[in-house]
Amino acid sequence: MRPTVHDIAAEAGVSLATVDRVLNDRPGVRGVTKAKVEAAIASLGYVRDVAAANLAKSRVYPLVFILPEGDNPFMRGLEAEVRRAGLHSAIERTRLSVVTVPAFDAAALADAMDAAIAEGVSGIAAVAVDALEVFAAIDRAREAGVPVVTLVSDLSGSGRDHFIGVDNIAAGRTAGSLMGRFLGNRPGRVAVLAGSMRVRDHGERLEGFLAAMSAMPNARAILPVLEGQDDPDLSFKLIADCLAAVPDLAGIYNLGAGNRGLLKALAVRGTGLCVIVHELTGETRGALESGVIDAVLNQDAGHEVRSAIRVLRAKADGLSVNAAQERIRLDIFIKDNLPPAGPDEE
Amino acid sequence: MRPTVHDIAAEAGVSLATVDRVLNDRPGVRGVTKAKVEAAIASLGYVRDVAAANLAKSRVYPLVFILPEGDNPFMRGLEAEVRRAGLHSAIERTRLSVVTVPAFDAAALADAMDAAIAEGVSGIAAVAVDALEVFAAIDRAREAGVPVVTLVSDLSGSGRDHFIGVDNIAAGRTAGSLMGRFLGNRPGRVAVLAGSMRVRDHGERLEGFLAAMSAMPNARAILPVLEGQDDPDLSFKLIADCLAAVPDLAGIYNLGAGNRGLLKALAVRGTGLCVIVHELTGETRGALESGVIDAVLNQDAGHEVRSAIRVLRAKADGLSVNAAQERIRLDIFIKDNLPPAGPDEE
DNA sequence: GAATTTTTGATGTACGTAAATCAGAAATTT
DNA sequence: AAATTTCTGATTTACGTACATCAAAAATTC
Repeated sequence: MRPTVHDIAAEAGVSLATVDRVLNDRPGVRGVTKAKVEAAIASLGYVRDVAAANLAKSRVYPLVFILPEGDNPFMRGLEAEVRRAGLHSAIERTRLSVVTVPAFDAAALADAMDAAIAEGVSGIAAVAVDALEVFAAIDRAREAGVPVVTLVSDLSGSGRDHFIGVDNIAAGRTAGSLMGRFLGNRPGRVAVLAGSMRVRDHGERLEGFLAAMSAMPNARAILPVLEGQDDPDLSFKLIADCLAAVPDLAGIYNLGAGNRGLLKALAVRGTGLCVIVHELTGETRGALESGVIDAVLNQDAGHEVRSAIRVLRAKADGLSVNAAQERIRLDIFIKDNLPPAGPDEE
Repeated sequence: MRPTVHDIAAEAGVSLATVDRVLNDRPGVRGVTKAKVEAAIASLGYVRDVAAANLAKSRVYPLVFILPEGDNPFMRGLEAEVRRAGLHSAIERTRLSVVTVPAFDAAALADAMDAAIAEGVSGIAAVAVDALEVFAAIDRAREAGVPVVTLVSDLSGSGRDHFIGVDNIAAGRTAGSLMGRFLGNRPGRVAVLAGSMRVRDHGERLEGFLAAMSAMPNARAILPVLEGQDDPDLSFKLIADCLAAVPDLAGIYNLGAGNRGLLKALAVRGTGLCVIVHELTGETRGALESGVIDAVLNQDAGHEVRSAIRVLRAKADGLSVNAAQERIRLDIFIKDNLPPAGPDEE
């Protein structure tokens, strides 16, 4: 049987009320008495029964997800996963909400965070934009005792409690390595399509990709990065132009969104190319199955959302997180290991 | 605010005691009254507060993991993960235990399951052996109301409640596809090392591998399967002989355990080969980093254990499981996306 | 040493559910 | 219609913790 507060009181030779004061950091306990109680807690190995405590407090955890607006399929998938998790959230005493802000807009993100803090949420999960306003907002959250996790794109160096997403340098490296191996000794140059270098994840992926490509036994020229702003139309134009201008194009790596434009351009001309993209959606799944795309690198939105919830709750309760469980893995999908289509793929 | 039993009682116009009788299937409620209560439950959307219920029942969930004995690193890793999960299990009112039985021994497995049922456990997770005794034992568990999940190797067609592990046909297909792409137009034959065809997972992997290899554009001869019984010494001998006898060997796929023997044989002679194996351990990680192995297919033992616990608890409570969350993914590791070494790799 | 402040104990209620008891009401049988 | 059986209601205790109140004890100050 697990020890309870009663056992601690008996062990420490104090009353239940005193144990309660120590446990919940209430005033009016002498140093020596506090030490006695803490010794009893340690010696008995007491751990607070969070379920019972939450019951007594009738506590709920309001959590906010702040996501970029727009038709980025991955972000919309993330939003869908939050809503799906919300269906079961009552059971876990969690109340989830989603706030969307213009993409790449640091001020809007900071405002949304401040609003959440003012509302008294128990935790914030946000796709971070790399800007000073955001750093400052995170600091304000921290001062208010509101845990913050960054989603998908990290902001290491800030006061965020945790990052939930893949190692984007490794993701880029993986793409480069696969591209090199799949191309083998075939000749030709390689194009890279990105969204914007103003989010860290894109920069990191590029860095990893270039490193892996240059480490390959047979060197291969890489064209200047195309910035498609995660916009399908712009991406289409950039890729179409590239296909026309570069007759010896051997491969394309899209490290951002805008797959729709890329696929549209490839539908016109585009066989024999090695194509590697990010994020498994209905479209990329189809292209993988039909052989237009060779590999899809993916981060599971459902896992990320559930991980964010677990981490924020743990932080809100002052508990530790299981790092191994919360590591978000980079999925490599080829035609042969596609999972059954889930509801989150549009 | 979520509705409580009191709200149902008021809505249905009955007493708390009657609501309790309906909710917990206790006798002494007329059909009409029961229907009234159930209507109230449905209309209010009542969901039992499991935390409060467990508190009231002071319920614990004793769960048993039945794993094969021996020095199979993956199985030992699984055991380690169960023990690790056990450290935190008190918090979740779960009590975990591990029972080991001789590998591939159906009778021993069935006996262990019967013992667990007799002890009154809340759930059983077992690495299934494909035999009639095991089918029968699963049926007995089902009759006793004890949920059973199969781990790693499935037993579809039996009464097991859930399978926790990867799609092994897809795993084999993935290995075949990667092998074909990595080899490109390089000539040479390919060897396959297996443990035993008496466990379903090995058979399924082989099936997928052969299918993917034969679907490749350039056909490639595959040598007869070597059965190493998951034994390092036997595996070493088989591979060493093969290396000596087949001068044009281009690739090796080890779909079972016994990686230690394979690596030992490769250390003697073995560069330029494409090697794909299963299960990330300290050894396979090192071989991946040094370039001896090209890819490692993995199933995360920690995820499997946590998934088994979640599923068994849900089944014990008669709740539904989130299929998307419980799908175990096949990880593809190449040198570039290796995760930081965890404590579960020996 | 008296007055004051600080610390501690004793006790009760609450959270939402489980489970038991016993009395009373309704239905069924005779 | 009486006797019996089957339902239903009212009430209580419990689970482990949170939180509040008030009295009593101990420590501090003057």
